[in-house]
Amino acid sequence: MTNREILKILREIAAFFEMEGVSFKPQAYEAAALGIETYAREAEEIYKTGGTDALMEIPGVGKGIAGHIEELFKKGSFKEYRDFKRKYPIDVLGLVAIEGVGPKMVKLLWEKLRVRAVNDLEKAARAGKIRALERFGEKSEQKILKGIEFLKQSGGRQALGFALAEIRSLEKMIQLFPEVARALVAGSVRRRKETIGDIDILAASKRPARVMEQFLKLPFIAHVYAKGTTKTLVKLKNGLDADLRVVPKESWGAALNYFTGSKEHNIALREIAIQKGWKLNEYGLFKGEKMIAGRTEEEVYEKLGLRYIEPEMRENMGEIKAAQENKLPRLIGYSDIQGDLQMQTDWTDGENSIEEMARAAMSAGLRYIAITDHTKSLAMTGGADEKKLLRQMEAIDKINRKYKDLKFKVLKGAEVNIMKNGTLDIEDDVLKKLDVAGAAAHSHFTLSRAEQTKRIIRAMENPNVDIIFHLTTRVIHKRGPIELDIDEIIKAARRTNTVLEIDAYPDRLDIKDEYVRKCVDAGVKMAIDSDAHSVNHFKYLEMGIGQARRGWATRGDIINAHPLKEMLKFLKER
DNA sequence: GCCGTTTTCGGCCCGACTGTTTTCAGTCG
Repeated sequence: MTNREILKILREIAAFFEMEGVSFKPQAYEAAALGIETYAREAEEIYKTGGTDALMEIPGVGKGIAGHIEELFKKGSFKEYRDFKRKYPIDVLGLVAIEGVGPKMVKLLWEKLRVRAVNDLEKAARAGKIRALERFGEKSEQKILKGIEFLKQSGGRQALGFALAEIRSLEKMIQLFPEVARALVAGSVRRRKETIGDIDILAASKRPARVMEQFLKLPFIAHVYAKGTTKTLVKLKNGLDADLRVVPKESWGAALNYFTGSKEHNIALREIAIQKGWKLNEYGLFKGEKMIAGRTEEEVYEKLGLRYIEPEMRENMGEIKAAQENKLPRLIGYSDIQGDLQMQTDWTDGENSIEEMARAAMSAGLRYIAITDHTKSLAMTGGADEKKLLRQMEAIDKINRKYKDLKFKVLKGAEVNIMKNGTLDIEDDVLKKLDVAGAAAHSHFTLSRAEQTKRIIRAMENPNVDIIFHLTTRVIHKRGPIELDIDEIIKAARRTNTVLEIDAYPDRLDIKDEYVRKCVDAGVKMAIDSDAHSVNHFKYLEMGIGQARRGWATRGDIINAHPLKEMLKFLKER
């Protein structure tokens, strides 16, 4: 049984306990589910070697839940879960995924209307049966239908990189409101998560009611869920929900901290406050009635005895301890990238010529790029064979001669295809001539974990391969990652000095933050590339930098955050 | 049910808004 299946069952149990009004157990099961979700290894694997003791190493998993998981491995189920399922034969997770529907409502819907799943609920709502229930009305019924509609059309989340430009223009508009002293988008956008479910906007103002009025007049707004004097929740025309909160200027820092999250990070901060006998909320840090910090985020962290923690690190994944011990890394900066090592041109499936890409990269502030068109086994892209690659090298030489006074360099590269058995589709004597040889898998996504791991490691062992592009091949909202033993991959990368790419394209972001952190810890170098297929895609490098920062990477960890000479020297000597 | 520089019991984050309520439970972030 996979981690994914286990955490789904744990989440179900949490919801069942909540339906029954049991205290604390819901949070305990939720915490265990989160622990498994973020655990790097498969629980079944560690159970095989270390039993329930090993399972209890997972954060949030104690004796009780470890026992349940053991039964899941042995029998596929356990008693409490079976009892709940018998009592409530319903799709509780599907139902609570609807905006505004929680466990208590699910219980009522089941008991009164025999609602088992989302389509039952939709039918009941359309038939006007919801409004007849006690404590429900016509509005609740409409709200449920809208929630179902949204869930259907968007799956609830969007890739941040695709929405970021729009979010920034919304932020700018609010900043320009005359009554607004400061405004910033907080939440998962500020933490640069891969995908976002909503936009949390924070504004400081003396006249919150006026700000809300102005906000509701903005052209982006499709629907208003809730409006108050300090908090308004709307749906934007782009399908995202936006939440605007207005606070007094004195509370700006505390509020920004609170609304940036993550929830887990905030809880940990509040616990530190409690230990000191204080209270932390979105209005400030309080000692009794007296506010002792909150004007700036820096002030809040300082008062709590912490160094300032960058938003991308706020996940309660060790950053608080590091901040206490003054051991936070100095993260790579958003303007540190000097070159881009993966892009495609009209030689294969890109939209623009080599020269157009070079010019666009220059305007994006880059000093060098590598042209990495696909290779021959990707026939549908017009992938290059050895001859075509050699021709492209000549074309690149020509462009470099043309631009030699501009201190900008186009490197010769390729996105060489990794075959099923881990060999490459380009001969070694041609690979040797490239400045940057990236290798990537584009097929055979369903190989077993062992085969897939062996395949990628074999590609890394080719001394001509510099970088593995988009290691896990996942596409957000489209397909999951290939099965890999990531620890073995990182070991092999370390041994062969192979660079692992952080592909910055918004629905790839591959490798993910958790793996970035493993690379940082193991001393494996990475490259942040746009994977641009058009001159408009260089802007996505920012998403890759965000991903690197979420994985605690410093400038030293990223080879293309260095000048060309240094970067090439690294590739040559590796 | 989990957890521990207030350790093996007694805690477990905190506040805003909605709807349908004459005082608050439920949901969300």
